[in-house]
Amino acid sequence: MSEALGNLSRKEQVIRKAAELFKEKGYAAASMRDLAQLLGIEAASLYSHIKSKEEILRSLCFDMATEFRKSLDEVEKRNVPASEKLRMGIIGHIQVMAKDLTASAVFMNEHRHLSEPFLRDFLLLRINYINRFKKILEDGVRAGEFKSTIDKKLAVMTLFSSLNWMPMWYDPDSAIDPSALGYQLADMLVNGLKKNP
Amino acid sequence: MSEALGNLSRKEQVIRKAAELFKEKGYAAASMRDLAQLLGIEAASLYSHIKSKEEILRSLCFDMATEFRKSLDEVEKRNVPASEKLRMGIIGHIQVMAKDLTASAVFMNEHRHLSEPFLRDFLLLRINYINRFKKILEDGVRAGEFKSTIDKKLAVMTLFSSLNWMPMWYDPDSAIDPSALGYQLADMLVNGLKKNP
DNA sequence: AGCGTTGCCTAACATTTGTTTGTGTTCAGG
DNA sequence: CCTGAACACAAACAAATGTTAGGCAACGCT
Repeated sequence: MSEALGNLSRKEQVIRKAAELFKEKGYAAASMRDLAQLLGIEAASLYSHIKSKEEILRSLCFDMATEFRKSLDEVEKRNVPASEKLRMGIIGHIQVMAKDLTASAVFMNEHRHLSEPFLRDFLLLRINYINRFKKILEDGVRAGEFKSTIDKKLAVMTLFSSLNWMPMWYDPDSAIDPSALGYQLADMLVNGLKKNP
Repeated sequence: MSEALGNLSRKEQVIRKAAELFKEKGYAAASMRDLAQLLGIEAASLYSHIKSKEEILRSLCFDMATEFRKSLDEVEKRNVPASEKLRMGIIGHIQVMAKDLTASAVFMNEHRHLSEPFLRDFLLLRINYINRFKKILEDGVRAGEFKSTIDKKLAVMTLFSSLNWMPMWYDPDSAIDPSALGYQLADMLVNGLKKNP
């Protein structure tokens, strides 16, 4: 079995194209025949490379989840104030997304089509990731860096909403590059739109 | 034809349940038989009330679009600073959503399944609405109320991301009520998370 | 009493869905 | 040259899809 690169090449090609299709039409509305046509082959031929339609979704979702976790791991190691940690977390999250905007879009919009027990596993990973951000926020409030007036759930959910929709509208060829985007987004959420007098 | 109320009653019932189903499973993955079962009838019976599956989606999407437009109409009439207009726009948007969280979720997640020419029409309404917010933002920058350092497209898209995901996580029975939610969300986006010294 | 409307049913339809089976071809490595 | 893997195909499958046709029962209205 020469899976090392042999599989990767063609299988990964299938998964990539699938990601594009899933992003565009949604998982449920995207048929295997659509996908096959995009690759210039017959639908049945897909099954030489993948076990099922859902396996594709699974690998897309869980691979992204791993990347997000790794990014946050790095941030948590640092010994910096909470507001700085938050900024770094946001920037990291954006960078992970920017590395694969298509997979990111699928990750956040189509994960609900995972079947059990994979859906449960996925949601656990997700809530864990969110809670780690929430903890940073709470640390920041305790340290007097953040307002205590804002509901913490609201704050963290707003944060993720802003982040997670980025793949839907961001154009990688646009004027603003991913790292600048991360910085500006972090600034906007931490400092707000208002001019500081 | 006594459409005035006769239709409304049962047809509206069908559409409401459909909205719940579409929100939960997504439009494409939700079958007419699922919907029928939820209503305790057979799938074929649905067609006494509606013309097609997509007609349901259409009425959900365009009814919400109308509500959003009306809300922003009111805000634009007011003669207040841009930052205040933005705050009012955000609060209005939240309130429209809070009035029907289910339809709101469908509106933003499932509109892509509209067929032409309805999709085109919908997207035009949407971009128009966004541009009106963008204009408020630009007025605010010109008036020196908002930072000029932040990319305007980024700002407005982040704004809508935060708003539009609300129906996905907001629990109407939670501690924070919709109007407080609107206020806090507006404050967070305009003033940021950081404590003002 | 008779009428039209409303609401639902059963039966059926053509299509599309994900997937399986079996077969053929191409090509690199021993 | 032979073997086996990688890749693709055509044909078929059962199941699920949105939708139509025709009919039956109950109700309010004149």
